[in-house]
Amino acid sequence: MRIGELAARAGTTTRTLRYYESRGLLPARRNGNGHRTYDESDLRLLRQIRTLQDFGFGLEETRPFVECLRAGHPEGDSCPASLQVYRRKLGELDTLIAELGAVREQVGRQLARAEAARVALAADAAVPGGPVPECELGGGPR
Amino acid sequence: MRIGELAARAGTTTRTLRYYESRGLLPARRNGNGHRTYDESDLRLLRQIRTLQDFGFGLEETRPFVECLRAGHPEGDSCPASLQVYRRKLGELDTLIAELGAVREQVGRQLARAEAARVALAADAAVPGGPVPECELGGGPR
DNA sequence: GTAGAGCTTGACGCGGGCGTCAGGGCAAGG
DNA sequence: CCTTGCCCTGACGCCCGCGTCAAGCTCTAC
Repeated sequence: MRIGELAARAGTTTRTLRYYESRGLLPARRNGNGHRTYDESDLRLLRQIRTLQDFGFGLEETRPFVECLRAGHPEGDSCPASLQVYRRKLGELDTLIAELGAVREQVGRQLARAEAARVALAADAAVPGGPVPECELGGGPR
Repeated sequence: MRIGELAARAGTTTRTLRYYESRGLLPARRNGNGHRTYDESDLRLLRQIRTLQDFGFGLEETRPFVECLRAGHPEGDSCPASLQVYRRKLGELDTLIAELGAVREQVGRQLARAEAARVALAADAAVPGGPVPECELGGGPR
């Protein structure tokens, strides 16, 4: 099959396939015209790459999986190098999720604090003297 | 104070300050030499920007906070526009964390499955006939 | 005078994964 | 013959927050 068909069947683009080839991930045979030719096994490799990409793996991180499949193994993760990538990724994910959780908490606290301050200001304005000049920057107090 | 001192006091670089100025975020006065001149209030703005950057806010997202401070408010998040940014960011963080958690779970399952398969293969190899040829790709089974 | 530190603007590089345009080829169908 | 559709290579663009180099100016100290 030619590049357009493979791209369509994998839900990607010809540009992407040429890019993968340029990175040495998915080399292609050529027919007489110089056109790239692919077969079903290439589709499998490509699907493996795409799945991992969807998981947020970098292209280089998919390489062990691809090479594992190309070596004849039934799954891309049948090889130790692939498992290593899994483990590394798990660690990165855990770290990242923890960091994002901490940031989320911080931002949540800031928001709560700032909202409380605004309420306090409003109460001040309602009680003692004149209303405090409100911030005019975008949005308004709703 | 001049750009180098401000950068040092904020723990950043002169390049970064010039970049912020080019984005209109932190404009600077000039003295006779054409050198940029800053004061303490600029340091406050800069610290606000840096704090938000460390939280993963984009530069544009820090703008409401900076303008809020410049408008004379005591905190960068004293204005509704800033609160909106907080809320939006919280939503983005929640979404992202949830997505990453889902990916983490997927990857974890894949890893468990692949490891189980390898163990099964090893057991097969130990029992019936000859050992199955091991995958030679990097790392080894540890 | 001269060396050095610090300042100026301008412009390119980077990382990742492509999108998109430019310019051209080849085969089939009307 | 000409169009249509698919293919080819090469190269620039994008996003973002700067790093880094180039070439030149100013001010201070010795």
